[in-house]
Amino acid sequence: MQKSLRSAEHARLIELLVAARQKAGIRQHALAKKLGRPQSFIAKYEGGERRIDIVEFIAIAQALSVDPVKLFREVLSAKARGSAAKQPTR
Amino acid sequence: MQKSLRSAEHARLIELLVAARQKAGIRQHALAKKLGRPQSFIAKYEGGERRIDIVEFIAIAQALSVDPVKLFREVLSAKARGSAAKQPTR
DNA sequence: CCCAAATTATCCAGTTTTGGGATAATCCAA
DNA sequence: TTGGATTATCCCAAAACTGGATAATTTGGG
Repeated sequence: MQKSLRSAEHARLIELLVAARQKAGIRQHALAKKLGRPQSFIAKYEGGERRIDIVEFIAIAQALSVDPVKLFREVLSAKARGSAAKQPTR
Repeated sequence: MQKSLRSAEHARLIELLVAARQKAGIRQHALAKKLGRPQSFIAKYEGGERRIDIVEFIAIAQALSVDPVKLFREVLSAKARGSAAKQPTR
């Protein structure tokens, strides 16, 4: 099997998710609870040890009270550009 | 371990991806080639035997010449409503 | 209808990833 | 320091992935 985890793009996605959680001022434990998962679940994906599929991504965004589409757009632009996080659409 | 594959939402996501490929008139083999993967890769996820993460979702959408954000929106609305695919925003 | 090419689904077996409770680190304010 | 809060790791069986090979299904002539 080839490892697909921990690609540069995946790393950027993680950055965005962590940033989103922090901006929302929510702890891993609290987010985990909202998602009906153990805290280690959050620690795992934020630590890049676990991938996140579409359905989970949506659930996470909503649990963070963030618009999934907006967050998705950020992932996209992060992918398009070399790296860097959100950019004020300028 | 508990099975996490094959949820109702995941099934809807798949429907959308299959529909997108067919609308694009592309075969599994061709799509696979664009993604640098074997045909079985496509067959697997279209058959619901494999999950798709964010990065892959974007790559697939682009390989199908579909706007990732648009496709993502469809997934979202499909999730919001009971099921059904795209709805003309009416 | 028949056949063959095209397309998609399944098999297999070896590898990688995941789940989640427990526990170990870290952080941080008092 | 101290200890509660927060996050990272461990463990390891179960589950998911891989991709080439092969089987099954579909499609379009003739």
